[in-house]
Amino acid sequence: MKDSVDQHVDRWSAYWKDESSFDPEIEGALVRMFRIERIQRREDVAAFAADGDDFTLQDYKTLHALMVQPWPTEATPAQLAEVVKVTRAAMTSRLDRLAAAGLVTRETDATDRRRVIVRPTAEGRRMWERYIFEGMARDRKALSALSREELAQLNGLLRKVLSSLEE
Amino acid sequence: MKDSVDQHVDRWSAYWKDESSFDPEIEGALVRMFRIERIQRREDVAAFAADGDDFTLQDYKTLHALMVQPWPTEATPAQLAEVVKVTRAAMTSRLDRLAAAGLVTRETDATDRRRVIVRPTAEGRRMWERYIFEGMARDRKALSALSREELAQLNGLLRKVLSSLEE
DNA sequence: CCAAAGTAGTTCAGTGTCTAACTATCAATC
DNA sequence: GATTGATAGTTAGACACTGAACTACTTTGG
Repeated sequence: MKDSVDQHVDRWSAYWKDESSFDPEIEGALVRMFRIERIQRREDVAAFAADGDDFTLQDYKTLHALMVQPWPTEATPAQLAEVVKVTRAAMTSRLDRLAAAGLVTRETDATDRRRVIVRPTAEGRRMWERYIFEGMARDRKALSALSREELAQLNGLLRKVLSSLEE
Repeated sequence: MKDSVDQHVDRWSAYWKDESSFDPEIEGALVRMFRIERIQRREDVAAFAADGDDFTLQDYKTLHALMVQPWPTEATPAQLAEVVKVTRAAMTSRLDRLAAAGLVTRETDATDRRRVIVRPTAEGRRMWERYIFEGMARDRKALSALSREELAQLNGLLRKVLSSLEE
């Protein structure tokens, strides 16, 4: 079995045949992860764009970061920014839209009036639930080529890589 | 051995304990790939930002797409856009900068005057060579936690996933 | 208890991308 | 051989992000 990265790597292996720095397995693994991610992301974006509402993947991810919070489901903008890895400035504008759409509320903390507490509205919770199952279905489909055993193996390898990077 | 995704997945497994749609191995694998990619990309961006020149990761990727072309090293904007997966509009502005920096030339094709042929200058080639080895070193470091055998295994699994997605 | 330093959130200017419109050129058909 | 329709590249307007400045508030230390 071959994929598009095999061609890419073959060409480069020939090009760098006298160059020990180039490692086909390294290049291959990283490029494959990159392409899998990109395909997946495009499908996610498309799934949100398809529905006529103005609800985007970013909106979903922001809302998701909020729903992820332990009980009671609430967080400050800074915490949400940290979770989704954007700047606080970006989070401000994301929350503007979510609040305008009536999906979250912003309330200044009584004990520390610099802080803002963000909470999902009932409609926000509904919106999140509406999309999370579709997302899980897309994820399952993306990896459907692997058996249970292969999936476990893949996770083992990726865990090894990620934990070394996270030190 | 544990990584940050294990915590994430454990929490969600508990949350969705009665929900068969959630699969920890699926979620784990995709989130891990995503995080590895993100860490890697940040390091790449940082590596280019560190050098005082105005040469960015995008500039590099555009130049790389050009250098990838078979002999004679040249391409149209549309071809480059296809390779790096951005719109032609985005490629226009990328090439504007590269041309302004003297790294590529733009020449209209004599036989079809709608077309533009992009070629690297001598300085463009130098610039590309200067950075490609550093990039390969970063890649190698990113996956240094894996043995040769594990690396081959990882590629096998990723190839399976990607080739199913590319059908 | 007041000045200085720190912190949370927002606003602002700059950058890069996208979609959609536009210009120029080529190809096809009657 | 003129019109109609495709194609290559660019330009224009909108949007989301970043880093840095700014505002409002709290904490710390003399």
